[in-house]
Amino acid sequence: MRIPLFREKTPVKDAKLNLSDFLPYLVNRVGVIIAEQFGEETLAPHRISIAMWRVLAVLASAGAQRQIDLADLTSIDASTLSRIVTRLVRLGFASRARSENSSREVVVALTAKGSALVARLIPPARDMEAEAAAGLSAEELAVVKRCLRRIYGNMQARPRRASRSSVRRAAV
Amino acid sequence: MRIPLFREKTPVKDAKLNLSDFLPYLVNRVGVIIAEQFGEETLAPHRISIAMWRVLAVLASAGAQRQIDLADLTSIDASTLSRIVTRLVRLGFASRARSENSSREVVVALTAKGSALVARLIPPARDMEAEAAAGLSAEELAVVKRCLRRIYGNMQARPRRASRSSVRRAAV
DNA sequence: TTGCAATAATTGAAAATGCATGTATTGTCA
DNA sequence: TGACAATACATGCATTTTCAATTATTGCAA
Repeated sequence: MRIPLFREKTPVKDAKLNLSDFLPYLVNRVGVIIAEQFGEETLAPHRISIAMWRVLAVLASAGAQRQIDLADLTSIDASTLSRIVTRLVRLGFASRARSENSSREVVVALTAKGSALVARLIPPARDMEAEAAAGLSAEELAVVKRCLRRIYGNMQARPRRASRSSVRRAAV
Repeated sequence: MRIPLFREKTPVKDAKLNLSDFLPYLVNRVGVIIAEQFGEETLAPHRISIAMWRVLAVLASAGAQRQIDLADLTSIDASTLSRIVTRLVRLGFASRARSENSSREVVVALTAKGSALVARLIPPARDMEAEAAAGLSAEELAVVKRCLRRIYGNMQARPRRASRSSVRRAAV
C-alpha cells in the first residue's frame, strides 16, 4: 500500500463543518421549530407547556408510568419531571400515587380530564406532523422514522463515560 | 350522501397516538440524546455549553453574522443569544462589533481562539454523527438529511398567526 | 423633510432547568 | 440478619431561558 506524499484530497473537508449536512444540527433545528409552533398554536390556548404535553402524550400512549420511566420516555430530567408532574396534578390532568409494590415509587396516570385534553390535542398534533412531512413520500417518511429510531438506539447503546453514581462506586 | 349509523371504522386510530411512530417525538428524542452526550463528553472538558457550541459552529460554517441571523441559524431566542454572545466574547472566542452599514446591528465573528476551538471540536462532532448513524446506509442517511431539510422548510413556510419574531428566510 | 412604524439589540424580572444533595425505601450479600 | 449499596423521588440553589419592555437606529410614506 502506497504511502501518499501528500495528504488525501480535500483536507479542508475535515476542518470545516457544513452544518446543512450535519445530522445533529438538522435534528435540533427541526425539533425546535416543531415544538415552537405546536406550543404557540395548539398548546398555548390550553395554557400548557410543551414539556407538559410531552408528559401527557407519553401517559396517553404508554399508560401510567413511574416518574423515572416517564423521565426516560420524555427525555426530561427526573428532577424537572417531578416538578412538571406536580403542576399536572395541581391542574387536574394527572394523578400521582404511591406504587403498590414499592412505596418509594410513584405512579403517574392521566385523570379523565387529562385524557380528555389529550384527545383534543391529538388531531392538531397529527395535522402538524402531516404539514411537517408535506412533500415526503410515504416511503421517505417511513425511512426517516425508522432511521430516527435506529439513531436513538445507537446513541443509547453507545459506550459512554461513567456517570456520577458509578464513578462513586468505582472509586470505592 | 349516506349518514352512517355508526362512526367510521377504526375510530381509535385517531384518538390514540403511537409515539414511536410520531415524527415530532422521534426528532425531539434524538436531538436531546445527541446534545446530552456531545455536551458531556466533548464540550464539558472545554467548559462550553451546547448553546455556545451551536453559535461557534454556525460562525465557523457560515461566517460572521448579525445576532438576529445567528438566532435564526441556531434556533436560539434572540435575547438568549445576546447573553451567550456576551459570554463568548468574554471568553475570547468571539468578537462583537457594530456593523458598518447599520449601527443598530452587531456583527459577531470568531476570533483566532474561537476558530482554534471549533477546529478541535469538529472531529469529535463528526465522530458523534457517525456513531449516531451507524447501521444506516449512505442512501438512508442522505434521505434522512434531505427530508429533515425539507421538513424544516415546510415548517418555516407554514402560515402561522403573527408573532413577535419575524420570519426571516435563511439559506441553509 | 418629518413623523411613524419596523428592526436590532439589550435588559429586568419571572419562570424553567439542571446539578447536587437529602430522605425514604428497597435490594444484596457477607 | 444486618450493614451497606442502590434506587426513586423531592428539593435547595445556581444558572439559564424566556417574555416583555426599553433603547437606539433605520426605513418609508405622506
